[in-house]
Amino acid sequence: MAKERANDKRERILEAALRVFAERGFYNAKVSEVAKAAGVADGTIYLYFKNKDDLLIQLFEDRMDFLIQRLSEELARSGGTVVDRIRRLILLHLQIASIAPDLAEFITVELRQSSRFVKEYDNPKFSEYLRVLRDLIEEGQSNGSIRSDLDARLIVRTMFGALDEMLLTATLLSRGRAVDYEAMADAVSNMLLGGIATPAS
Amino acid sequence: MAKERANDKRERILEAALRVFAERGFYNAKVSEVAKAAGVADGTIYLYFKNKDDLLIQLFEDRMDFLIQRLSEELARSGGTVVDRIRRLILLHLQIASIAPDLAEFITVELRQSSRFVKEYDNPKFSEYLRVLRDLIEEGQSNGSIRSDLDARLIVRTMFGALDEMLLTATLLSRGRAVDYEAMADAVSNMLLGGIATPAS
DNA sequence: TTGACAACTGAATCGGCGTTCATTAGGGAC
DNA sequence: GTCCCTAATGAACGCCGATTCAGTTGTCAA
Repeated sequence: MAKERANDKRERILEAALRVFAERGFYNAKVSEVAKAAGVADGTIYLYFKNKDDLLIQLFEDRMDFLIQRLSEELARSGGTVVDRIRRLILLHLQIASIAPDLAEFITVELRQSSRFVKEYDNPKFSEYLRVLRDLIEEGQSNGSIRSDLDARLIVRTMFGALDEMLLTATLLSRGRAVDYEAMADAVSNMLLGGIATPAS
Repeated sequence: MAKERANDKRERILEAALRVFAERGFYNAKVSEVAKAAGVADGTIYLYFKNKDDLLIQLFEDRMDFLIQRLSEELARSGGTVVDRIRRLILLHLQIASIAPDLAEFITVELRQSSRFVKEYDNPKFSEYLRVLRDLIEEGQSNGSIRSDLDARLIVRTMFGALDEMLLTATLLSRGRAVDYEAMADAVSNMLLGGIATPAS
């Protein structure tokens, strides 16, 4: 039971941290706030995490694992052409705002910071997430459905930037009104796949 | 002279703050570090800025003004078609990494944070920067050179996200090696204008 | 020369918060 | 019932850094 309860508590702390960090930002959040939100004593947090930075990193890795898992599974499940799967990936990314708003906020706002200023941490999970997209792009370049005159890494970076910004926008929008993620994903997909210029006549 | 010296000092503090914030991040930077970098006493900073947050905001607005100015002027100067000007805008954005690396780092990393957590600040300068791009897109949609089946705001957001991410990448790259901004801008432009899918046969 | 004023200084203050650790609670073994 | 061990507690500690302000410097006017 010790083990079970322990995992329970660790997860409760992570959940609380996500809520608090999303709400107030990592640097403005107090450890005591996370403790209160998790329903544990301040000191308890230090039984599961080395310090506040460590809490941030473990939270990040844990949640990224979840997202990577979800993305891989859904893409594998859905199948279809490379383009179909790219469209699906875009939808799945934007839907983070819907299935886990706090996570969306956390990722879009804290990601750059955390990878830059929490020392000795070069963010392997983030690379892993990008890798899923990269594999897709390269597959498309191999079979001719994706342009080969563009470097795959450049495509991935550019697309990720676009998706991340749209996720941020979606997160902010979803505070007020219902968002049609399918429509938004379709629009973004059409734009990234087809470009913004009108086809040369 | 009071006025002249004052502006001098204010600008020196802003320059120092930019360097220090870019290097260590806003929350990890100490006011005393900014003071030392500017060659003034700690207290002097409070003669020009209400507090540390205010320093961040004023720095942001000041530098954004510079970027908006630069962008508008260069676009007006260069002329050409809408597509030409979009290509130029993309190059100009990426070149921030070259002409002002600290500024590039500051903007790419701190922008989201600052707009979110420094309360009572909804970031009008950022909107102004986006507006330059938006005007261009709408002009293109009017004259038929840009697709009209996509919402201009969506295009702008998506493009900004892509550019911002590429600017971040360029900034990190430029630490080590020389970067060919023209080539990078061409690639990003080709991708955004033409899309990543191969033209339907 | 002196007085007044503004600009500037930087050591001292003071509040906040991350972290610790002496203490308590719980629960299994015997 | 008693012992023991682990998990948990939360008040107290100590540090750090933003901000203040009493004092200094420099400048101009009279």
